[in-house]
Amino acid sequence: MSTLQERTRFEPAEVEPRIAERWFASGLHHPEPGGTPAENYSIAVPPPNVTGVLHMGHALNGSVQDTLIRYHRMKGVRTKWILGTDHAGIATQKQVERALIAEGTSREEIGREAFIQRVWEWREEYGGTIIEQYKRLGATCDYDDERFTLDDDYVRAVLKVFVDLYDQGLIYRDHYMVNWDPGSRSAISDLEVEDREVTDTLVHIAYPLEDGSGEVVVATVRPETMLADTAVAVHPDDERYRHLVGKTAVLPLVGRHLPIITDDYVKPEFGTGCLKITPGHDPNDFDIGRRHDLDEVSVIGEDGRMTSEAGPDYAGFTALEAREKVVAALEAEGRIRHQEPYTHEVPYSHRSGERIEPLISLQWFMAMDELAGPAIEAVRSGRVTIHPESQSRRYIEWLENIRPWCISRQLWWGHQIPVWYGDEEQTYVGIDPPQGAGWERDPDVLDTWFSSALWPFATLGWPKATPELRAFYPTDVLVTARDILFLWVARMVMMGLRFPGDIPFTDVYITSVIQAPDGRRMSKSLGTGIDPLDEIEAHGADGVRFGLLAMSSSQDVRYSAEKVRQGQALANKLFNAARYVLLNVSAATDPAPRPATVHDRWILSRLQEAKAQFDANIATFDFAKAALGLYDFVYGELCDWYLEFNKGREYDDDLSATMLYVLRETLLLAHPIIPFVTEELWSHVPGAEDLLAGQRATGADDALRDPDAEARVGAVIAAVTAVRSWREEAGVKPGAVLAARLDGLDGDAELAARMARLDLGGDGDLTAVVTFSGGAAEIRAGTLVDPAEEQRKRDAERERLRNEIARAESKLANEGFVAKAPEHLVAAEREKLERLRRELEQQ
RNA sequence: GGGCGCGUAGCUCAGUGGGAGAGCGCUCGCCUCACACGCGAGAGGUCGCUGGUUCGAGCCCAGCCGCGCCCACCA
Repeated sequence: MSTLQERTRFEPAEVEPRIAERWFASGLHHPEPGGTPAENYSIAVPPPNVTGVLHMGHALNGSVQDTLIRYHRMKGVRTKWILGTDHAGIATQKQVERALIAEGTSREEIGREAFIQRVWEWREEYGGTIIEQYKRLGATCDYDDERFTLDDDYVRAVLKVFVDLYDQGLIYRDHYMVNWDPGSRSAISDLEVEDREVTDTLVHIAYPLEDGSGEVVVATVRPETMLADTAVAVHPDDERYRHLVGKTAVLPLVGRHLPIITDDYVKPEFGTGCLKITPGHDPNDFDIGRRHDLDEVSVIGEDGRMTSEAGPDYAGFTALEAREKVVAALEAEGRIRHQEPYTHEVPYSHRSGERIEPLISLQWFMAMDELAGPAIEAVRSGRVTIHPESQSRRYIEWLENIRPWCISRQLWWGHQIPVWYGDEEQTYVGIDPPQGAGWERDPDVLDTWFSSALWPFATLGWPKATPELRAFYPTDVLVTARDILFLWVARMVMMGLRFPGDIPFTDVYITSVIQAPDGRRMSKSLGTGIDPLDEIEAHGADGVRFGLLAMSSSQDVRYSAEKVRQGQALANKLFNAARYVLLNVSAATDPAPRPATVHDRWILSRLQEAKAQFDANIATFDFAKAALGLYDFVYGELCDWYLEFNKGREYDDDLSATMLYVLRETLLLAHPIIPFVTEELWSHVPGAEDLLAGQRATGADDALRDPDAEARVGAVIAAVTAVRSWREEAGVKPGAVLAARLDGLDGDAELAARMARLDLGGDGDLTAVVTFSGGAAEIRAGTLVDPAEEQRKRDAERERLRNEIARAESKLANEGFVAKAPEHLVAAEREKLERLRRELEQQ
């Protein structure tokens, strides 16, 4: 207690490490499995990449999840926050590759086995960083049960899913057009592609007809792909070209004969209305090619360079170099009809930032239609609820239009595909390697999101029927960002329903994306990033948590340093309020509601309202309201009024018990949002045992609700506020006590008088009448103020009241209002009119 | 091209049919025996624009203007 006496500020930097150590040593974050998922509460953390460092998104995400976790834990529920990290194929592999290059070697040089060994070493060294950073936030994840998507058990789960889906015919291998990322030298999925606007040159090229009767002119932004053309297409209804259909064009530079075909895909109004068809290097042409059974020629290889198929003039050059050479050659032959700049959207790799090269490649795919159906139904039926609701439409629409998922990646770091090829074209698919010699394993690994899709159940031990799986699956809530709704969330629902046979979570809470204060994206490269750890250093973890929650919304928000400072201020305010209470109460008293005054009853009643609101806001995932509501209670009711009401009051046992009770309940209420300061204060509450984080918090107690006390104290507050305002305007010295009479407050007049520095016993000439809702104060301090000025103010007040009365009267004179408005509103208007008339009389 | 969302006080945002709110900033006054990261009191909004529905619109509807995001295969 002596330490409390000296410290007038809450010092997060001093307190947080001490508190965190107690939490994480206590084991309260680790539940023993037991009970049913319906009784228990669990959240699976979105596994951060092992390469990751905590960014603002994690900080928000972690604040939301920890608030939910602490809240439910304090409701007495067995609570587990499943923790782990993701191997993050491409990102991690790139990190290590970069390190190797710095050492003057490369992954190719050291070989696959040694490379993977290096990645594991790297992970050992850096992989735990983000977990430690989560602790700084106060996140009570289950640190005693940490998972990694390449743990042995997890790998077996992944392989089992692959093998099962293969056996069920949903996973297959095919030559198909994929998004080839020359940067990572791997195929990537549609979802990892982003469009960027670029300006290319649209080149019009003339292809002569074989019979010498003329030419067709096609337009392209990628002239180099003409080397792989296998047809020319026009729209079936295009009169201009009807006579060409069925004829044959001759591909310049190459000499290949191209059939002229018709396809609805062709837009007659675009370019010349003739489309060169390159099934090997354009996804649309690929589809058209498959429809018309066209040859698929590949002239660009996986290294982004022209292959031997492109011919000796071009082989070995990059696609861009080949483009220039092709255009030059065509020009030399007089085949270029026209060139113009053309701005359009072009796919880029989200991972490497390089332009996607559509290629036909032999890859593994997963058929999605059969999996999508139940996942759509789960959301439609409400078994899974997405917040905000608007996101469920996006989810459903995406699933309804889902396409096969390319799941193989040409990387080394990841789950290697469990397929072996034998000497004689046999294929073996199984979790364990095949017996005998001559088998070679498919070198590719699975898309990282394949393993992420199993996260909520693979982390709990599936496919084994572990106690953890029985106790905590399905989980309750998934908290994540919008950008991985398809990439991750939808796939978890599909896999959860398919494998453990149940939805992976009942609610999905989509967090805001936090933008830089100027509205730009927060990014390291733009220099707009704000490091949550810096913010924690500066304002404390409580401030950051409060701020992020207070900022959060159903849409994207700008980072608000003010909200963080507001949270810091709240922590400090609570700290000082608690000091005040703890340093004044009699230590021997146990906390209990023992109201002796109307304001005791009032604060107890308001506390119930605060609890009820908090519960409602958590239940609806409205974290901003929960945080700001807490702030309003602590500032606007507890500190501004209740503690002030009690100043000068004797601290008898009743008051001490009530004060301690209100303090204790406030700490319990606030703890999920601002855990550090509340835990620190808890250790000073007499009789408080163990950790606050492990205490049981109860909801609103309606027996302590007191409408009478709320009305009476509401009137006192109105009176005090009105008098203070008058004093300020009248220029009365802040400390001066003025003689006055108070009407309308009955037995509560003394309370109001003290707060407004009025002396009800004194007397003097009437100075002013201050009206407030429910009564009036007659100030009797003689000519304290300029009588003319006072008269002017009274006139102004009368004028205001008359206007208000006129307004109410006209409203009540409106037949439409009286006839059609709800009865209680009409009645309220009548009461208001009466009240205003009384106030006018008193003036 | 389709879809979603936003435009409210100087700034960041609450407010979805009955008299415009918060935090920060600003002004004024206070070191009032918890807190100057404080206390008290203020100033400051034709709620993007135009119509409509309604007794009543910041809130519902339509159109327009401005901004953002998502999805989509026009070479």
